[in-house]
Amino acid sequence: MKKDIETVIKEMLVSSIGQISRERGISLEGGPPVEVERGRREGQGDWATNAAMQWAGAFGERPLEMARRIVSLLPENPLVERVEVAGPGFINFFLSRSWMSGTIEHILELAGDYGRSDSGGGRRVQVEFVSANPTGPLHVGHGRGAAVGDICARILSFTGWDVEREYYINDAGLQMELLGRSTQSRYFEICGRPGEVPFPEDGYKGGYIFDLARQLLDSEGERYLDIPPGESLPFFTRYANEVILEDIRKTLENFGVKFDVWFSEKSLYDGIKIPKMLETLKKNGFAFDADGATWFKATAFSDDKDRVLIRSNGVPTYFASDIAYHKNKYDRGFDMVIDVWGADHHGYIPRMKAAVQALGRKEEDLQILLIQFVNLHRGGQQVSMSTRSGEFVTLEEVIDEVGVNATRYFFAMRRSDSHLDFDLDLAKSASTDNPVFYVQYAHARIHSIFREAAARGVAMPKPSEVDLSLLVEPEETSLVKRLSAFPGEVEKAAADLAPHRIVFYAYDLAGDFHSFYNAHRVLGVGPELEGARLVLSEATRVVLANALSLLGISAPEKM
RNA sequence: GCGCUUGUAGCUCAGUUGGAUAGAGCAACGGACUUCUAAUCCGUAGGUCGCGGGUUCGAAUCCUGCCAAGCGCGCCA
Repeated sequence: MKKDIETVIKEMLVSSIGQISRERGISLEGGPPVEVERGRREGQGDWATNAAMQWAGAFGERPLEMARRIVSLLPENPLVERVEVAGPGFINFFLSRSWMSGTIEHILELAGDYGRSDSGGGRRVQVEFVSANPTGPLHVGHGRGAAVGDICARILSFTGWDVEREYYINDAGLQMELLGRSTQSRYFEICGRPGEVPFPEDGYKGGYIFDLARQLLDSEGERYLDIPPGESLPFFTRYANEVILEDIRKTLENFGVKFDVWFSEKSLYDGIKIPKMLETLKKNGFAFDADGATWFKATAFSDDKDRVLIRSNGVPTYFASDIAYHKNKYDRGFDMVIDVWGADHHGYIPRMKAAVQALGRKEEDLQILLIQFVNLHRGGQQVSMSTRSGEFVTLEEVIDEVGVNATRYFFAMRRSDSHLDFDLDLAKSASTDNPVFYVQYAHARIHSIFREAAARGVAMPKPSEVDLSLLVEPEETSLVKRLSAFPGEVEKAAADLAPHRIVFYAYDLAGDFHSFYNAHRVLGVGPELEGARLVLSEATRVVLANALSLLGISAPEKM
């Protein structure tokens, strides 16, 4: 297909409206743009436009008259079967069989690249996500961020962006020390000398700290008992940090998420990055000294308070290192930076956006995606979790229980900024109700048809060898229309950073195929129709596989 | 107190750069397997789009005031 149908219809409209404007001597300058959208329901066409209503005013016409006039001047096009005026002045376009055939051929020609675009234009984008403190295993909330971040990265890459995935390791500061002291305390406890190193008040109480201490005891023996705790603390901190981070890395890889860069917060405190950042802010006029501290003039932008960068005791705040981190991101040449955060950090957005602007970037160069909380359900009951007490369900446990595919699907199935109820029983059930299986099953069913065809000695025909105009049943046309919508859905998902759109699309497409499958047979309906339906099935399989691949979910041939 | 987010069918949610009769799934009810996987399909029923005003030819969508839920308002990270 040379030009997508949306463009074709727009050009027809522009041609028609242009002719009217020449007749009337009215300029088109500054008028509303001509937009077309997919018909929403049966009888309202495959595509529709409200252009007549938009333009009626400029031409001093009533919308309905305007619509009729536009239609009468539309150029002929073989892809468009007929055009109707409806409602208050909508113009509905009904597409022809030759458009349907062209769509199927186009899909099979592009195969794995169908839906791919170059709208990103090769611009560089960084997606930073998960970035959990290496103080314990990932829990389900991190899992949702991991799934959403990774799928966004896949979608952006598919739409022509040059994507890098990054994990920011918060390995500096108080939390790490707390982790070290917690581990150290448990070590002494296990060695039969409890209380010698008191457990810190806000320490990490999870059982995994005991595991760490036990591993240490196995590999190092009791020799740290004889070293003053203050001296051995850095060892405990480093050990716990490394082991936990490695555990996180493995979990994520197991989940299908691979990072290009693991960025250490510690590396920001090299004595130069923060001063350089301050220099930049001062040069731009957004940093000042007051009350013995150094401040960021966040109120110059849309934040409601100025923020401290360097405390009066000379220690930089977390915010200062975060600005230095973001400056570093832009210095690395990214055109756009996406931060995936837990929704509880939303109050931090104004100051971060302000900082980015103070560094001389545009506000939209930083996109922040908020991930709302996840509620786990089992047996109709909510699973209670509390990070503080160490009672939480880890991502690893969920993956073990329901599998990678269902876990990714469930995490991505809702808009990321809305609360998510994750039903563990449903996610692992191999039943009607489980949407993951529903989608995968459609893919497997198609393969099943192909297996049966092969057994009967029927080969998959080339699209050019079959008469696709035989596909006239309503279930067939619905299916083709859905297939044709895929590239547009991908674009929208990329523009809105909205993975759930792909989930919904895949589900709807699977539904269209199941309906088709139940209403009609593919094999044994005569060689001509059989060939056409095999080709349609293959096109469906391709698009299902592409959608699932964007979600990082497998497309099984058999279930 | 201020701010951010959310509020759509009994439940879980789509749909919001303003468009035509507001859509799915689950749950409920009634149907469809001697034929390519019934992990499926078809049908019925289910709604003051939180409430009230406003803008518009047209509002779930935009503005405004309330109500409710969650979260955030440190020289913490």
